[in-house]
Amino acid sequence: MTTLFTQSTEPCPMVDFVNLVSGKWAIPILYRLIVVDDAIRFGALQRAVAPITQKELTKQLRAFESIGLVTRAMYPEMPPRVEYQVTELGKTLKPTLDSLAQWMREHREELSAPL
Amino acid sequence: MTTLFTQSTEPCPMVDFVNLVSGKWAIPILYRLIVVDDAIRFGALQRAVAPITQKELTKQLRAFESIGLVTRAMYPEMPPRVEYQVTELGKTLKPTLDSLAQWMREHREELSAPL
DNA sequence: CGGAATCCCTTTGGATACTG
DNA sequence: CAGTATCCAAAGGGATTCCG
Repeated sequence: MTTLFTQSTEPCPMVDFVNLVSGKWAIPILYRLIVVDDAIRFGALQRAVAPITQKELTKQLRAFESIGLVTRAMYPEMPPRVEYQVTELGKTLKPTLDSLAQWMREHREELSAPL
Repeated sequence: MTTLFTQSTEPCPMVDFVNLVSGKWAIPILYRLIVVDDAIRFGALQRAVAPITQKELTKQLRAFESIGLVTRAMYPEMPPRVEYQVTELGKTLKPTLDSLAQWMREHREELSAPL
């Protein structure tokens, strides 16, 4: 028998996930980095996830960096070069996101209207 | 060789997906309906996805209904009873969302700060 | 080149009150 | 019970400008 003070419910994984990767471009960016599976320059990434703005791309990358999903490498050259790369932790999301992408491709037609 | 007019890039599945199930509560609601795998009353669903507001729950359910992921059944009784249930199409998302939930549970600790 | 900063409009979503 | 309607604050996010 549980008491009033027993916390039997774990935090909802889905709520946590949404809080983790929120924002219109979060998943597209992360998945792109995962698929590329190599260091990629800021500019190249922006073109790959077009038409994202610099501001949004920067914000999301900072967020991913702060939780350990992405690394950032700055090369103090002229002109400056900055490369981003998914971490090993980030790569563990690959099967899940592959599945998501595949689902979307398979059911795009089937879904009523919106797309 | 592609020309300037050849559209070789398919629409990004991830962008489509995010547009499809956007919003703070979308995935938690849908996953709950999938896990329950049965008709569930509005009130019960709200309690299950607490602390969501009536307004948000209604909005999301309408959205899911409109794209064919969820069905709505109204019973004109007193008091009114309305039941929601995931469709067969919605159920096809189960493996993917299971994977997502599992990933979150496995890596909750590992992720820096935010949670 | 890769931002940071600013401006500003749009969207989201919480709280509350009301209704059939 | 299951909404709908309203109000309002906060967040999202695009466009633009400036900078090392």
